[in-house]
Amino acid sequence: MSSSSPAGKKATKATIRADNEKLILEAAEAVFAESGFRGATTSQIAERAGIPKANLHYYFPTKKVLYRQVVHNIFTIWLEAANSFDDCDDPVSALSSYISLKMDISRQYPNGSKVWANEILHGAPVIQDYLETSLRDWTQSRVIIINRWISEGKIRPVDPNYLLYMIWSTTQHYADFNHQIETLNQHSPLTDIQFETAKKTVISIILQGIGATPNDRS
Amino acid sequence: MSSSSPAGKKATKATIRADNEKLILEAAEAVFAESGFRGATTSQIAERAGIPKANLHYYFPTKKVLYRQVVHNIFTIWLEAANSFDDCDDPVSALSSYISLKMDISRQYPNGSKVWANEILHGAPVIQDYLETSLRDWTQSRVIIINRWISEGKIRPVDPNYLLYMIWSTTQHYADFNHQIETLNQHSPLTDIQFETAKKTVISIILQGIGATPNDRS
DNA sequence: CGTTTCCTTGACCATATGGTCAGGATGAGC
DNA sequence: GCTCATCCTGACCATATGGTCAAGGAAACG
Repeated sequence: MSSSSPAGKKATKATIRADNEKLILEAAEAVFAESGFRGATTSQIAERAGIPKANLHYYFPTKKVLYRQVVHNIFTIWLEAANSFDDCDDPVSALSSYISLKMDISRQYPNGSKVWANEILHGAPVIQDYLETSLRDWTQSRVIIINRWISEGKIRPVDPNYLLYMIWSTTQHYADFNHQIETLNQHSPLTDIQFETAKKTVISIILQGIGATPNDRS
Repeated sequence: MSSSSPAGKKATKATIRADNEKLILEAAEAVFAESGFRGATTSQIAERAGIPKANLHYYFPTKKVLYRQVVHNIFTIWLEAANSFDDCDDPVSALSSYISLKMDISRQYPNGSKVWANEILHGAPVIQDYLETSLRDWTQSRVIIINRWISEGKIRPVDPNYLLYMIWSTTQHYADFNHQIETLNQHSPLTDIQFETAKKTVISIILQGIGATPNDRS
């Protein structure tokens, strides 16, 4: 059955567990993204993972535990990417690479972003703690950076929070509202070229919008 | 019981129906926003509307019919507001008022925006036709307007689609991700002043971002 | 009033779903 | 190859939920 590892890896106890958990988590991410927490059924997830429902419950005792794990994985990816913010002390490079990376993540992990959006939409019943700790900490530290840029005259004065919200919403839109974008794009996904154009458009509007273009007033 | 009209209106057949449908629709909008289509239960909606479940099903035979009605109402509000786009042929005024109005709607009807977001997130199973007709038509006509502004040199060249997505996502973020914003704002809703600041920030970044500030390069 | 039409609702049903369990299969260790 | 720990799964259960129904009110109307 599908529990055997697909490639040439032999089925040892260790790999069995790792493989199956991965299978289930991937299926769960897709199904949760498509149907939300309550909309998703454990049978659906199991079927998509190619295992019986009872086996799913062997690895993840409850639907909620599985969901939390999915959200956790997403949040990890998301936070790691956010570190590109710090790689550079110049607002143009820092924001460009941050926005670019967030757009790429939206494209590569649309399900993750959707699960996150769904969770916030419904009041974050499962991940409130993440909002209050990791997200808040991250946000506060970046607000400080942005404020420094302002006091150094590198960008014009804008409230950092609303700038961040703008970046988050715009970039994640390409994952969360992917279906709407595709529909408006003749029912086909954005091509690589279109996506690059979108990325450039977003970056240029935001950078120029905060007065951070390379040809500054300096 | 609560079916009697709250004010002094007497309970005639006509008002009974109107009142109850309104009660149910309001409750449904809130519950659908909070839990999504599948997450919402008709009992929940009925309870919130203050009527027995069987009575709800007397007015709306199925959950799906009720949901479609809710989405339809939202879409109507949303499209009407979009007309502010045309009130003016100057990009600065047109975009300012459009963004401002969309922000206000996000604040006044957060549930509507959430239901919409939820629906798109899950692939628009119920409202695909809206996307393909009304939304597409509206978008295409505004793309033409924006392109005209570009050819007239009123704004710098940006792809109109991605500009529109940016406006939609940024403004609706204040409804859809309201919970996250509140959490990051010391668990309290944005004050009127904060909201005005957010609005101004968004408008100024976008307008300056597309080179449409009043003090143009003219 | 009488009756007709519309409204209200407690009780009920079929189905779907999250989760359990007992017993069988399979790799690990010797 | 024997034993043990882990893995697998069909069958099962309790509960929740969308939706129905029949019988009882209340307004419309003459």
